Order: sequence, then C-alpha cells, then structure tokens
Amino acid sequence: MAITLNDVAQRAGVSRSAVSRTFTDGASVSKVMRQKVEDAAIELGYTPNFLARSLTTRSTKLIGLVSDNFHNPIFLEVFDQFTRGLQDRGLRPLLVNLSETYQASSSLRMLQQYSVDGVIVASSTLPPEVSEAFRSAGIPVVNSFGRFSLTPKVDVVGIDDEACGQIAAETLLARGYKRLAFLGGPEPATSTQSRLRGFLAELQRAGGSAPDITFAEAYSFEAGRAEMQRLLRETTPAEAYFCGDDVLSIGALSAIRDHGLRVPEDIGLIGVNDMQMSGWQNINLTTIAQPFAEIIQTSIDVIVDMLQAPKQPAQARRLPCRLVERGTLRALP
Amino acid sequence: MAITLNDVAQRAGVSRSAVSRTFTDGASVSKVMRQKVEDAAIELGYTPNFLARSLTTRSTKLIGLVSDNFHNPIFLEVFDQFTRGLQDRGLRPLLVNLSETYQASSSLRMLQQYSVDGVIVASSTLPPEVSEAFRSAGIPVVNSFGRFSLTPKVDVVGIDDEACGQIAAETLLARGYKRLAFLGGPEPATSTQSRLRGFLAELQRAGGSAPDITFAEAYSFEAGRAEMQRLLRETTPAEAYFCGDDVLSIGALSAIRDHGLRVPEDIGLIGVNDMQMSGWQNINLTTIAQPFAEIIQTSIDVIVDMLQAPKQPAQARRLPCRLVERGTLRALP
DNA sequence: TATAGCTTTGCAACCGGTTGCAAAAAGTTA
DNA sequence: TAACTTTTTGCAACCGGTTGCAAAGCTATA
Repeated sequence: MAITLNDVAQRAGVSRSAVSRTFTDGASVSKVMRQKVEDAAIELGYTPNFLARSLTTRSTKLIGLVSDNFHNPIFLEVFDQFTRGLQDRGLRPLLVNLSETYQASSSLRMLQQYSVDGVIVASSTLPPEVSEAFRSAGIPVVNSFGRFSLTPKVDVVGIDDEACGQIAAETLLARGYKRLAFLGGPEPATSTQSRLRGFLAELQRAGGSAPDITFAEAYSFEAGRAEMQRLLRETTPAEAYFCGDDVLSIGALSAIRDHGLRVPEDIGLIGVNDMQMSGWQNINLTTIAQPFAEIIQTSIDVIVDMLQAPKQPAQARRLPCRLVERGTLRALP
Repeated sequence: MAITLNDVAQRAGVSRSAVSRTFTDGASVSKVMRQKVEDAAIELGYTPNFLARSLTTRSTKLIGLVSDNFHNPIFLEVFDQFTRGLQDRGLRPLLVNLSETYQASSSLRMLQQYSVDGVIVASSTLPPEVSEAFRSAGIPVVNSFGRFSLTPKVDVVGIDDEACGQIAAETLLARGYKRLAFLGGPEPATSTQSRLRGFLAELQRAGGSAPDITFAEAYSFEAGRAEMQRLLRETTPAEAYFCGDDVLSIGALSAIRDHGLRVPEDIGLIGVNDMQMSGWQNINLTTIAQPFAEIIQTSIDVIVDMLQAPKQPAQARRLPCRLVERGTLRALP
C-alpha cells in the first residue's frame, strides 16, 4: 500500500542506502543522486516512515504529555502552548489522560512501549512518584507545575508558591484589609501548604493578625462556591480571602453575591493563576498570575536539553508570579 | 539499554519466535513455554516495543487527534472525553494543534510518517478539505463536530444545526418573545448558516417576524461582548438573542449588564453548547446542549469500525440537541 | 507399537528503515 | 598520465519485532 524506500530506490535505479541518505540530513549524497532520488520520491509520493527509522536511530520525537487536569479551564491554555511549543521543535505530543480509571503505572509501561523520547508531566496535583517512575525507568522527564524542592528527584518547573502567598498577604495588607482569610485548594496538596506558609509568614512579619484558614475540596467552581457558602452561613466572613486559584475564586465570588454581599465593597477576593476568563469583564478578578508561557517554554527547553545530554542532576526551577490588579479588591488608600 | 526480545529469548533458553508468540494473543504456545518466557520477561523487566511490532503488524494504535480549537473552554471537556475514550480502547491520541502557524498539509505528512491508524478531526471550523486529505491519503478519518451533508466525502459526526436553530426559535416564541435576533458565530462557517436557516424557517412557519441578523468575529467572549456592545450602541436591542455558542453568549451577557440592562427581564439570551461553565450560578445560561459525550463516543466507534473494515462509504451522522433551561430567558407564560 | 493428526517450536525471511565498511568514482597534485 | 585524496555509492548487517513454513513433539487411534 504505502510507498517505501525500496519503491523509490527501484524507481530511481539506485540503492536503498542512497534513498535513505537523501532523507537524512548530514549524510553524503551528490547533487545528481539527490536529484534523481527526490524526483522519484515526489513522483511516488514517498515520505519516510518515522517509526521504522526510530528503530535504528533510537529517537521517535514522541513526547508523552501526561496530565490529570482536564477540568480546570486553565489547562486548555496549557495544552495549547505545550502542543505548539513541541510542534515548533519537531516533537509530537502523545497525550495521556491520567484520570482515576487509568493507572499511572500502566501509563509508564505504555509510554515505554512507544519509546517516547521524553515525558512531560503537567500537573500540580499528581504525586512526585509519578514523575520519578519515569526517571528511574531512564526516560527523560520534567514535571511542569510541580512543587519546588531543594533536592528534587526529578526536574521541576513551577512557581514559587511561598512567594505567591507572600504577594497575596502584601497586597491585602497594603489595601488596608485587617481580618484576612485563606481559602485554600485541597488541603493535602503541598502547593496549598506552601502558599499558606508564605501567606502566614508575611502576615507575621508585617504584624497582621492571624487569618482564618479553610480549604476547598478541589480546584473547582463548585468547591469554591460550596466552601464560601459554608463560611457565610457558619462564620462571620473575613474582610478579604486569598483563594487557592481562580476557578475557586469565581465559585466563591458567586456565593458571596448570591448571599447579597458585594465584591469588593463588602468582601475582597484574590486568586491565583490569571486564567483568561479572570479577565472577562463580568468576572474581573484580581489575581496572582502564574507565568504559564515561561513555565511551558522552560519545561520544553529542559526536555530538549535532556534529549541531547541525558542524566544531568535534577533541578527544580521556580519562576516568579506577579500581581494582576482588577476589580475584586478595594483600591489602594 | 532497553530489554529486547532477544534478551528474553536467551535468558529463557528459547527461540525469539517463542517470546514473540507469548506476547501476541491468539498465538500458539504451550503452558510450560509461556511460563518460562514470562518468568524471564518479568525477571528482566521486558515489555515489547510497539513500534517495532507495528512494522509487521501494520497497526500502531496511534490515532491523530487534530483540532484547531484550543481557546473555547468546551474543548477541554472534549479532549478529556476523547483521550479517555481512546485509552479505554487501547488507542493512543497523538495530538495535533492546527493553529495558523502549523499547516494542515504538513500535519497530514506528519501523521503519515507516524503511521497513525486513523485520524479524528475535532473541529467545527476547519474546512472539510482537511479531513478529506486524510481520506484520500487512505487514512481512516472522522470529522467530529463537522457539518452535516447528504453526500459527505468523509465520515462526520455532529449535531443537526438546522434543528438547533429550530429549537431556538420554538423556545423563544413559546416564551412570548416577539422581536428576535440572531447573533451568530463567524459568518462564513456553515454551522452558523445552518443554524440561521433552521431559525428562520421555524420563525416563518410559526408566523414570527423576521429577526435582526448579525455575526460575531469569532467564538469568543471578546467577540460576543464586542458585537453586543455595538448592537446596544447602534441599534434598538431585540427582546431576545439566539447566540452562536455559550462563550459568545457570556460575552453578550456581560455587555448587556454593563449597559445597565437586565437579563432576562430586559433582554433574553439563549446559547448553544451547554458547557460546564454555563451551569455556574453566576452565569446560569439557558442554552441548547450539544450531546458531546455521544458525539465523541460515536466518533470513536466510527474510527474503530474503520480500523476493522476500511473504506465503507462515508456517512454523516446527526445527533439531536436538547434545550437546557436556566435563567437567561423569561419563564413560559 | 505403528500411524495419523494435531500442537508446538525454531528457522529464516521480512517489516522499513540506518549505517559501518570497503569498493568505485571523482577530484588533486605533480 | 600516474599516484594519491577525497567523496560518493552499494553491500550487508542490524534495529526489535512478526509470521509462513516445515520439522519435531504429542496425543489418540487402530
């Protein structure tokens, strides 16, 4: 069915090697030979088979892109940028959806079977063991949006969660808020814990009073809304909430407004992520932006470097966040 | 580096074929042979190389998943379901982002080079030529969310756009709206045109008056907002708008509210899609739901069937939409 | 126990490429 | 033109598997 090297060789009246060399850059072929081969190839509509090639070259240009986050709208932007970035470098994303029905271990075996050149684990919630399994199987791996560590077992590119908490505290204090609260993402997540730590540290440093601390069940609208509803029902609300992420904030926002209170007049909110939707005028959320583009670009750079020179010591990179001021906090005095 | 068939054969003291047969179902191996091989395989940590296998079996289990829609939040749900559905059937999605920088033709060549078993084009906006190119290259292809045709060149699974327009008209008329308007997606898209056709036909049938007709630049919040702002500025607004999709509706909604008007009291809105966000309480959009799960499931079924029995005549499937009533239309009288 | 029939196994060729090596061709220099 | 380099080319082995075929091993039957 498909046209192969042999067909082209025969057609052009040359050896198989000649054809192969024409399609491998850096190989030695004379002008006239190249011409003959290319003519035949075009005539037959030949394209080399990458997978057959990979058997000898040991490079498939396939990159496993594994994630468990197919619900937070921010990840559509993430996938967009990853796929484009990889494509631009001639790499192909093999997408793995690590939902509960699909075991992490079987994804390792699967990606091994497809001889992926590397793996990008794009998730802030998957346990580090997932990434580590790839590394110990000898597959280059980078954990995007992973947690920072001074002694990482795997390359990590993420944000500085503590600094993020610190920015939140600074921002809220600067606007004169006194009774603050932390409405975190899932409690066990270390990103949640790190942000809380940075938040508390800055409050203490600046002499602010201790905040209320609660956690939502998940990074989702419903979870944010439910937790805020509970808070409004069962507690005296704080003046301002530092929320685990934007989608959580939007859930909280809807609960507050439904409860008849106004944002930012009665309650202030600040999120994390700066997803596209947060800039929509009907949401207009003040938030701490993650540098998505840089994280993704860096992750790809790291993987590409590993393809050339494998097994450097693992390194964790922290990229800075920045405040994006919109309409859910009162103005600076 | 990696463990191969040879290593296992040697370890187990059997022929290469024996090992191969142990790992191909339906092949003939005795119990004791299987035991020997499996022991050796486990000992060495062997997994067969799918790509080498594909060379002879002519099946990679790779499915190209190509889309150009990495901005509409609905597509995260789409990717989620596609990846899971494919995984469940042992297929692997090779993701292709067909943004403008990446030519459709080069994606065909690329997917050919990787010998994908089939291709799913998940897009309502890509021209049919994209899918057709795959088919004429002999690659099984299905166009999900594509436009219906009585004589399709390619298998299509989508919604009945005309029926969708009809539902919108019926719904608005039933609620007593008189001055209706159509705020479509990009004008050239045939889905837009079909919905408009269905909308107009039903209005005419029911004796409604002719609606205002305008189009947004894209399926995006900004485009919906901009177009609605223009309408509010330059025209007398209609009583209710049938919008091209949900994200467009949300943009329009924000423009209306910013303009000091209320929804649904002053202006009614109905969208298309029923994305998750449309159910959020702070949006609460009345909309016409696309049966995403069914479209995706059917698309996968179609592709899987084609893998078994290639080259049936192409068929276009239309799945029904249904109204989801929320809060952006006034109640039934 | 000999024979027929079925199952299991190994050999060797093949899938579609790449690549080391040596022979052939082309280009230099004297 | 001869001798020496350098470049180009084809051969054959290899990448990691599968598979048709025939030989070997078993089981069942007479």
